[in-house]
Amino acid sequence: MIDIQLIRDEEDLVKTGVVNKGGDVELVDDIKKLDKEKRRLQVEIEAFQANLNAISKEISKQFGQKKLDLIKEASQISAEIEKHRPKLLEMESDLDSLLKKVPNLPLSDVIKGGSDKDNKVWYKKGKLPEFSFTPKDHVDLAKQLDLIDFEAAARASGSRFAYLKGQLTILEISLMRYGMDFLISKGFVPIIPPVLMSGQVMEAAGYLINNEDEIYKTQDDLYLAGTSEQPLLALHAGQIIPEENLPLRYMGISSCFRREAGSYGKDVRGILRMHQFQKLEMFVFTTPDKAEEDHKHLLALAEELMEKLEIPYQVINICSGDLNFSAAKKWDIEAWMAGQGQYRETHSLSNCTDFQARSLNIRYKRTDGKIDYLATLNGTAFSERPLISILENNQQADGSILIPKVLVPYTGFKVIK
RNA sequence: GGAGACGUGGCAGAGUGGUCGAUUGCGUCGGUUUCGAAAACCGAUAGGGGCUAACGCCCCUCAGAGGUUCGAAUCCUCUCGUCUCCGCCA
Repeated sequence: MIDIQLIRDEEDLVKTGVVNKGGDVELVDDIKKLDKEKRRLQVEIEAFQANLNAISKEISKQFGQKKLDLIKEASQISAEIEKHRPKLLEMESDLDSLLKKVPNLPLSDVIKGGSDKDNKVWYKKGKLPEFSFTPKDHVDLAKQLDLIDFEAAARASGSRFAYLKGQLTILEISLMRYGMDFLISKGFVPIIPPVLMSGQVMEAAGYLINNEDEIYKTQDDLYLAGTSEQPLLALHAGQIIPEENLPLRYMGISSCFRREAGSYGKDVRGILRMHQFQKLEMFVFTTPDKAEEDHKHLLALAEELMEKLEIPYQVINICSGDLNFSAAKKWDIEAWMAGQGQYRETHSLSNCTDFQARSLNIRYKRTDGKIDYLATLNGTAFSERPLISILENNQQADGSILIPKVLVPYTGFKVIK
């Protein structure tokens, strides 16, 4: 949630940010107006309340007729308050709903743009693999090596599901385990989070405003996590963390669930876009002034993981219009997938500043005693998508697939055949 | 799923209708003492919101939401959570 003080003090700045993110400035005007009215009423009611409190105190000291008179007077004031209170509550609730619709503002160095078409490739790393034959895509490779059963998954669960089988299952677990060990060595605390989340958490994470139909909801009003970013965010909900304990770095490993509504016909082939997948996610709570530094740190870690796997990739600067609701800045990593002959998104790293933390009241106590909201950052360590790159980039003429060297200690085999 | 107990400040733990936003202890911070430290002693120490140029003043919050009352941490209702016992289960 955005800071209402920012709308009061820096209206233009907020409006610019909202526009750049593809939002509606009217929202800001509505908030400003309602906020003013609300405060006027609040002052009025609080004056009554102060009077009532004073009289109530006096009542406890008085006796006889004087007491009865005061009680009568207090009743009248109380009635007066009751008359106005519903209006105030309504205004507060309306104001809150409006505020929740305001997206996080892009940082000043984010490229302005309307959609993903305006995203810019920042730089590329790694040498693209060359083949003496026409490389196959991971679906054909998987079929040939009996690594994925899409047909069975379709019968069991519908489209966009898969059974990973045999050596691919081992490779997938190895990838996660490798990522875990790497991040543990960088000071991240491993977490297996709950993957069913309350609406409050989903909303605070920023997934119920524009992305509601992306998320599975259960009959108990719990939502299936689309990423462990959501439960990790909630890990410190309502807490005040001493500054000396920061930053807090976590990695969540979980299944992730996405409805992929509106993506019909897009990326239907293979395991690129699934309703369910495993993901190892990095999540950082830090002070707002360190957020950009920590964001760079997350990118560096994600890149190092890809470099160790020897997967060529490019880093994308996400433009303002393509930012998530909660993100102030975002970078994607797109990995080379030789069978498809293109880079595809495998990682996404966002700086959410204090936007998510404000909604869940996650704060820190500064060394000078002041209390302020934390910044939150999230980024992919590994999802299942890098498996596609491994399969497609490392395929051999004989149809076998070489395991990246760093994973061999985990898989126990050097080649899938 | 059944039965019972309980949810108070960073923690422990008082408080059952009237200066209680809350006694006390621990912790934390500052000071005295000390060459320095410990101990001792003194003092400070919840969060949120509003008004004001400022000094300050006011309002709200004792799991959450309602209700009773002039007045609620305290009484009533519902919800959520924790613990114990039983049942079930990986």
